[in-house]
Amino acid sequence: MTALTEQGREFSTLLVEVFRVNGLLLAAGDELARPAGLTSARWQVLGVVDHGPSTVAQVARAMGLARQTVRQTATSLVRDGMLAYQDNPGDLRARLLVLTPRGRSALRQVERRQAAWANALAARLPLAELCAVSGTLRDLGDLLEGS
Amino acid sequence: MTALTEQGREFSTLLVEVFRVNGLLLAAGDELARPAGLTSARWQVLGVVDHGPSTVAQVARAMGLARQTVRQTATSLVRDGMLAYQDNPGDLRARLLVLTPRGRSALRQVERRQAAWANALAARLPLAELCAVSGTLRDLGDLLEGS
DNA sequence: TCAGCTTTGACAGGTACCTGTCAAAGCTGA
DNA sequence: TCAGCTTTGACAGGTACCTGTCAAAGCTGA
Repeated sequence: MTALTEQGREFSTLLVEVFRVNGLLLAAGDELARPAGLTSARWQVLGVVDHGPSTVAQVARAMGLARQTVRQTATSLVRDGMLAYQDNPGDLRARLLVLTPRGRSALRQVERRQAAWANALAARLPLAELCAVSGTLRDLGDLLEGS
Repeated sequence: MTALTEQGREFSTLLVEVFRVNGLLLAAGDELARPAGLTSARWQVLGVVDHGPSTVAQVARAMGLARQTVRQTATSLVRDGMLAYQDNPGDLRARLLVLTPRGRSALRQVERRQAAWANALAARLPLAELCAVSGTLRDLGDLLEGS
């Protein structure tokens, strides 16, 4: 029987907290996005396209998701009039996604709400702790990616 | 225009890291579970039932998931012979889930692999940092739950 | 006792992710 | 030039989560 070391036990505690906080953050994101008719996933896609017209594949790479996942979200955003397709002179296969006025306005609305929410929450945690946690999580992420 | 404060920006960095690490941990969990014919979700359910025969609703409460989500996973585990239903004398509606020998052996196999993996990873991060991160994430989780 | 609330499993249907396969477009090197 | 590899969108189908609705079982208080 392989048992957990003390470090291993503390690590397991950390796992549970990451899962919990992740779930709560996703719920908070959906909450912030809902009044604008968005979800976290839809909001993220609009955010990437806001940096400039992009193909589905480009957005997927920017977000670290599968091409097909973004395609699904983009299709629903086009259906709802928040994104539009535009011919891509550089590649006949891959049309460009562009924000419509409606998409841009929804995105701005969520961004305002998100900034106010982040500022309020962040003010209740010591800055030094925030930095320390980000750093350690980045190290952990790098370890996990390396393995 | 609501802008991000310095704290708000650092907090946003933290969000991104939590999402990244969460994704990597889920992938690692599926990896650990796959040789035993499990996924992260199936493994978690077996783990709860290992504490004693439970109804679907009890498992869902223990895991913090919707009843229907666990029902779906449990159905597939029963189909695969890892869990079995047993009549519940205490409540005619809700049969008890119990581990089959096959389910127990799959669970033990994943637990061994998981312990070795957690020990190895944890050994590469300072114990003090692990504790600090767990603590801050717990505070953040509590803040998010409170709002 | 028993009416009214709660809990439960079952069913239906939705979102956000994934992989695999295909044909067409684009690219690259001999 | 053009054969062969890569990239792309489209399609199909899978997993893990969710909510809403229903009927039956269980519980509780007057």
